Amino acid sequence: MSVTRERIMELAEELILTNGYNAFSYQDISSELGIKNAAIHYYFPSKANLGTSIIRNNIQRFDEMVENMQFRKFDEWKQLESFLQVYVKSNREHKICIVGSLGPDFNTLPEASKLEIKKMTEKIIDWLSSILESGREKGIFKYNGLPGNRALVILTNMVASLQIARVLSKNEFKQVHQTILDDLKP
Amino acid sequence: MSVTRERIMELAEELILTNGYNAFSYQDISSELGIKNAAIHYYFPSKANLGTSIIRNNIQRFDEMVENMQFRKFDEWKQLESFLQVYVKSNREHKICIVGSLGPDFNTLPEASKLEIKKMTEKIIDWLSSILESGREKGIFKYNGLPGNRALVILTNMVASLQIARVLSKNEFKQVHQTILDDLKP
DNA sequence: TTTGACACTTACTAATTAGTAAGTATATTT
DNA sequence: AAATATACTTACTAATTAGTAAGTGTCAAA
Repeated sequence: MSVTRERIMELAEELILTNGYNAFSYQDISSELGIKNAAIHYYFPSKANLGTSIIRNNIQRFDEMVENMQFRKFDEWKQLESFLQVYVKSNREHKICIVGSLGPDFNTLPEASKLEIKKMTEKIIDWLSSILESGREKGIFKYNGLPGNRALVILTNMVASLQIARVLSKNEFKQVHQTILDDLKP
Repeated sequence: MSVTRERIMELAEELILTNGYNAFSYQDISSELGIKNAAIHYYFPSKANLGTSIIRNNIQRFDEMVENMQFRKFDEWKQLESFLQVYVKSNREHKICIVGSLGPDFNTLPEASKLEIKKMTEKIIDWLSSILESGREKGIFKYNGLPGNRALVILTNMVASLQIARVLSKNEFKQVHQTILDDLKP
């Protein structure tokens, strides 16, 4: 794989997570990387293509994380903690998450990107629901209601606490993070 | 107050809540309202000015809502329900909320807008914390931990469930809404 | 009857946007 | 040695962006 291609994807993702899809341009990338905008078009013919590639990359990383946790035989509590660590890292880097960035811009996204961000969101909710379900059966988690509802509550906590932490720049993310864990303790 | 001015503000707000701050233009507004873009500049010299005015308007509406609920002597449960109804309405109209729209775009906003959206977010959290606190003291709510943390959890649930409902277009918002209420029942 | 404020339109500009077509240097294969 | 593929650059275009300066019609006050 080309180094330039990877640099473009990495920077474009960072720009999406800090400034949003509609606020970043090919010029932002080309000037930062010291290349011409046509070089970006060489690897990613259109902005739609670049955006969609970035989401697919995120899906792949999520899949790999889940696979790795199963391989290492993490229990449900450890799996949840590892999942939440992804958001902890985002918060540390003053980024929001990809769902929280592209979700608000959803109506303005190209169709292919819409499809992928939809897939990614469903995937996260399905996985989260499943560990919340089996974790409760084993007595690792305690909560009321359906696992799917609890998964939605936790995901929305993560997505929006990154956004609100950006606005208030205080400890909002950490407070929400801790509260999620406290609430689930048996 | 000028009708045209109000129409511009109303439409601009709708565009922010459906497409986002960086995806709407003066042209979108002028063509929809059958006026020229210079007419928008007549009322709002800059996009920064328009955006900031819209946030200030939202703050005012929030203040009026709180005032009205206190005047009508709503108990804490009723106050919370009324507050959540604002988001129920947004969801019905396929909009997200102003915090969830401008939060992700925060880094790209003009300074004055940043300040106002910060104020608005703080105001909501402070108010929510206060009714959660007094409501628990009276036995109306039941939850663990600090009122401020619970306020953050509930606000993040609302903000992001609107966003995720937009992406998945299923019942995510309603599920989260119901779970919030169930969790708080004594 | 004139003055002036109000609510715009006309006509424009400079900057930025994604995107393209054609060219070039370098390395690899035939 | 010639042909081909790779990884770009040069040079451009058409569309869109926020914003401005100067003009115009309407109405109310002086």
